[in-house]
Amino acid sequence: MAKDPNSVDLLTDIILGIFRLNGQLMAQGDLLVQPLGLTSARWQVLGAIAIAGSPQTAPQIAHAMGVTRQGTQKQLKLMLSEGLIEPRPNPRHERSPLHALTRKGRLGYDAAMQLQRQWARALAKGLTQAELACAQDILLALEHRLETSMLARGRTRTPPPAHIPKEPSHA
Amino acid sequence: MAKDPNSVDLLTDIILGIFRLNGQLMAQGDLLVQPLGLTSARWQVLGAIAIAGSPQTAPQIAHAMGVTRQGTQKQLKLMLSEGLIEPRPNPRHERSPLHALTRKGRLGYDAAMQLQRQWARALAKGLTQAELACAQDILLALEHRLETSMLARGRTRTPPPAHIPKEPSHA
DNA sequence: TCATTATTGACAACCGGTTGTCATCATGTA
DNA sequence: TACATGATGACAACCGGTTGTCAATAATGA
Repeated sequence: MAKDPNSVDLLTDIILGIFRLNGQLMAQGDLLVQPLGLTSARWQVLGAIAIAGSPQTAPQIAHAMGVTRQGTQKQLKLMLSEGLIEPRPNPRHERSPLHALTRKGRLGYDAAMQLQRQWARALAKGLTQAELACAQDILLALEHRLETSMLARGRTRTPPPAHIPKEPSHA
Repeated sequence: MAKDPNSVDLLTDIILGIFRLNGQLMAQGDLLVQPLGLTSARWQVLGAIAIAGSPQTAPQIAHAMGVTRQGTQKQLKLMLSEGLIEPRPNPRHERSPLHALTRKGRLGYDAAMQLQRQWARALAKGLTQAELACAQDILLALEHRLETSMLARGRTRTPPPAHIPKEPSHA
């Protein structure tokens, strides 16, 4: 056997690198949108609604974010009290409102994306597309293997809300 | 201007991929060591001590893990009560003991590393060293740029404990 | 139609991390 | 030597996420 033994150590290093990078990226993300009165978590919720293109239920947002329904509900409750989103009556479920962006939420999200773009531009400077593409290939490969792998059996964050998606679901 | 505009989008995708991967890896890590009565966090603490090669103070472990002193202290307290580590008197600081692995802690860590190795072996199967090396290059480059970049100004998790490192600090 | 099952929101508890405060130990210096 | 300053541990509060439970609403099927 002995499929190049070094790959394993390399992969381990990559995984540790991903952990460190995740921490740094989260921290910088929070710093980035802090002047806007946002956090990474709230920014992500705004993004889920904005990208969907129409008001969304909590489970829909949770699924889009890849987190649990309850985690999203916590954020939604806070964001409601901050005026970033507002509930709209849901004709399909009277206890589960559709959450829409308020003007404040929309403006915040747009501003955040603006900042993110220029931040990413600076970060990408000097890296070639080929290099980036190569890295992304590996990341996607890892992601795919992790999903379809022994350990992950049956674990999904929040399953897709089945009936609901009659939505265009693009920007 | 216009340094290949696509790099930015690529990089954004990579960042989102890192977020997703981080989540999946943490989850699988927890599952992996769960049969050993460990969690990812505790495993990481054990690793910090094991790799250092000698008992360490809380701030030293925190620095090695890239987290705050207090976060580490929480884990240490729990791990102490679980018999994974034990405090040893510190000749250089009577209120800040050196934390050593107990037999249980050492065995747990070794078993975890064993599992991790075979898990990583399966995950790496079929990926070439060249591909992995390329991915790692990019990750390291990103990490470096993030550290030495405008946003991160002055933010370190826990600074290196200055005086203390007379340690070999290798396995 | 009616009974059963699946979604959903609210709530509480927990985990692992952060920040902040405070008292104590260590260090350096006037 | 004495004092200011820094490092450290304990503690509490918070953040963002998880799990689990419960009641109420939808969806499904006999």
